[in-house]
Amino acid sequence: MRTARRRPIHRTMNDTTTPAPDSAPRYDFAAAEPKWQQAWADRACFTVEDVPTDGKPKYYVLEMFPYPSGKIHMGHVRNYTLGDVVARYKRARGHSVMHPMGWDAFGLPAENAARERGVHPAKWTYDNIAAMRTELRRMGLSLEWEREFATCQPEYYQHQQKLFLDFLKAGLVERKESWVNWDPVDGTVLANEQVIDGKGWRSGAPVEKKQLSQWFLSITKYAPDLLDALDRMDRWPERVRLMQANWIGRSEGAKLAFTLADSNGADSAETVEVYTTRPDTLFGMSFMAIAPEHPIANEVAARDPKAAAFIAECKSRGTSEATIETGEKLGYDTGLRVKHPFIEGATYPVWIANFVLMEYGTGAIFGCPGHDQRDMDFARKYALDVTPVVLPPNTDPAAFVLGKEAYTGPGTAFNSGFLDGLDVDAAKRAAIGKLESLGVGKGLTNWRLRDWGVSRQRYWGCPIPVIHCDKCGVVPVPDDQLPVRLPEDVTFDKPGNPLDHHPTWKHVNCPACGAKARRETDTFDTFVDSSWYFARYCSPKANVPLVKAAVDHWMPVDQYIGGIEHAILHLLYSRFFTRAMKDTGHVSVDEPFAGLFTQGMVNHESYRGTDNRWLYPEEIEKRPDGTAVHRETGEPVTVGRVEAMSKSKRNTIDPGAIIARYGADTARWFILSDNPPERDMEWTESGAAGAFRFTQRVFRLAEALDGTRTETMPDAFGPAGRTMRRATHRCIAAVTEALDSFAFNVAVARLYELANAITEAERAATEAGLAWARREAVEMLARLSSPMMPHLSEEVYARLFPDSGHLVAELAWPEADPALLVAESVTIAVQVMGKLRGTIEAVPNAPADAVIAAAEADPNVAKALEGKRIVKRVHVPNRIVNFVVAG
RNA sequence: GCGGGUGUGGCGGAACGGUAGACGCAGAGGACUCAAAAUCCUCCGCACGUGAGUGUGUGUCGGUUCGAAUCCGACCACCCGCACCA
Repeated sequence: MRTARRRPIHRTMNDTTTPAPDSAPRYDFAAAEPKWQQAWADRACFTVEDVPTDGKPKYYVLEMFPYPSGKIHMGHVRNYTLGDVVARYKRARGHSVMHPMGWDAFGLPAENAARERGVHPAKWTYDNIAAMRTELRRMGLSLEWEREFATCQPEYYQHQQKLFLDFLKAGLVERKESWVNWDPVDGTVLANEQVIDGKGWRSGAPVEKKQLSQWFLSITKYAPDLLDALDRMDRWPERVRLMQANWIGRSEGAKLAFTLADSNGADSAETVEVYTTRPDTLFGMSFMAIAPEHPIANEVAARDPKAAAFIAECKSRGTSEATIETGEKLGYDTGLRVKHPFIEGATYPVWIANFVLMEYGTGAIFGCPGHDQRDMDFARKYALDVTPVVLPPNTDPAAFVLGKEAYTGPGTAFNSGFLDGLDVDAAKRAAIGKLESLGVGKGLTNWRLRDWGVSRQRYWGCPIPVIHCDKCGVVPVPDDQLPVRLPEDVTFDKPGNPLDHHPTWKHVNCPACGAKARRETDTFDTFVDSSWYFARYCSPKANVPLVKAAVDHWMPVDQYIGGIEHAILHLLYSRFFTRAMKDTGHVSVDEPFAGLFTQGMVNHESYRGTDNRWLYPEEIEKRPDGTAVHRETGEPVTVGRVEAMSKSKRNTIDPGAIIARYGADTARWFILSDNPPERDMEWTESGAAGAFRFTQRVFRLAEALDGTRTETMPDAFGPAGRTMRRATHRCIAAVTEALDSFAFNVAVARLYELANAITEAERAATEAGLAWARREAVEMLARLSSPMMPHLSEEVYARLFPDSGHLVAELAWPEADPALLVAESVTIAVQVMGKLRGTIEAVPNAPADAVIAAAEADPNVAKALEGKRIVKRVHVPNRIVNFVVAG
């Protein structure tokens, strides 16, 4: 258990307050920022214990940990600034705040660097981490670096291997064959997003569909709970919950078996299973369609070359964009026929169809063109029967004809035997009942969610801790042999997985029988690494995956912050993993993230030169008329769209350069002030410069107090002092409210208002107590802005209270004096028929009679009322008077 | 196609059903300065008016209400997600 050691605050005021030359800024952020970062570290302001005993309510703030690409980008700055505001604010509000940081350090870019530049993935990764850690430290984030880890460290991934083995024991892991995207040149499986136009994103080779034995985590076992729990996650964005619900994809229907008729029309032994959500439309069936990968399709292909050719064509067209965009439906009649479950003697053709997916349902459907658009398209193309069986409300059955549009709305069954007259829902139930009594089918809830394939044929990932033995099959690596470490001496000179090529690594003896055996050479999908890191932070040094007392104290994460791009995979995998960890006794919670906030992107204008090449923002110069020229050549520059910062468009801003020029506080302040954090923001030079001006202005407001020091609060204040104090305390209340609701841009606006009010007070004539009121205002300006601009806040506070002995980071959040939140007088709007005709001043909560009388007396109001009869007088206390008139 | 979201000045945006445009950016004018920078002050939705003020205005059209950016209905535009899911 670590304890926080307290050391004195460094006081080096003279370093930063030496008058600079007139033209230079007087607040020297370059000196102040490292100084305060050191002070926070020295006094361990952000350190908490794994199992705290301080009795404070816990608050776990987490931003999605970064991939160590080597440099932070503005998206990181936004993400970590948002998290830091929450962390610092909650800390000040009396919470014990855990705010850790680490690295999502396994992944393909490290291997690419190894192939392209010959640098070892580990070196590349650790160098990048060192560089990014330095940059993050410069931001002044209230992070507890003591908890830092990288997922590529054996100290981390050994516990992941242990968790996997526990899952294996608990029956949450399966090894099964599955279809994968195979890159024949790189010799590896590709994720769907790595397949572009049917070709491998690196090799450019056409991707093949291949069946491979892979490890799967049984996320589908939790599908109902993962779906149901979404309803209770009221601190998650609605759209993320919707996206997950769609992804999980629950549907209700029936599974039923069709009997194949042999060539004589008699029953054969074979059946074909079908899943449908519309069992009520069975009487409208006109064909059956099966996926090209369906076993029956294979059987047909074995004896029918044309069928084989058709299937081959489907597979090659596969996911190609042309097929998806045109949506053209293609089919091949196998000559087989199936019998209808309800209609004696009726049989239907079996087609192989490109629009039927093997991955969904059973890979076979019954076609009802009347009430399914895809089936309709197919039927019209191949001239198959169309029989309507659902009659829309208030429609004459004789007049109801279907053209090219299927009818999918509500109605009553007709042409449907025993279902006739029932509405759609009742007909579904009746049809399912009948299928069940006939023993050919049953009601079934189907899920779109698939089990999670975690095998990757790559080096730079966590080894899957199993051994393949010819005699014993798959044998888990015993606990005492963990971790299964990655070998360091690997080469990347040939395609495929370096672990597989390694001369010795995979050759081991079977832990069960001692015979020669092989290590699993696949590594985990990196989404596994990020599916439990948030729990590991609770006890990052423990020699077991998770220390129960620590995770039970800190989990769930109270506020998780990151990009919307992880709305489905990372967040869903983490929700699953947490449930699996609970079922294997590692944690006590189901849900890892109680609150989720998804931030918007950081955008920037893009620029093109005369030769149409993209230009970096620092290569161009803006002119007053809004046009731009090349800084060196003077040639005109086309100002393009404002869009997501990307290297290819060169519209990136380097956070390091911004911090060097303006300081971290300026970067943080601008990023918070621009707009609400969930929306995309635009980084602008003028906005950043504006934020910088404000940091200087705050410092000047504090400087201007020099020589006005008074220790005790005066008994009475003059009018300017009272105005100042009310502004201060209104600001406390408003900023508090804004921070509570993630309205950081509003909090910033309220602080600008306070600064403006202080400037006004500076101009007021000297009066008793005004100096004290100004000091109070500047103090609050500093303290209220501390979550956003922590360094400047400390600097100003230290200037005001050189002997306080504590840091703003250690102070409790200010409280507004309720007495000062009540205005001395209120402005009441006066309307006539809802139109504003004037305003009157009144004491708060003045009696209605007096207010209405004063309103009527207002000259402009009187003019508007002239010659009219007042029908009604509406009075909303302290807000508005409205006269309703006639005539 | 299905689902979701968003429309407010030149721009980002603010606004418990109660004075629309807080605050910032950009712009205009002024003070200080030999000058510039920095800083400070004033103005800044649109139209008419010297002005007081009047009219108009939150995507469009309606509705509810004493009063609508806000609530309801229809439509338009844009953005995002998913997509042959049976």
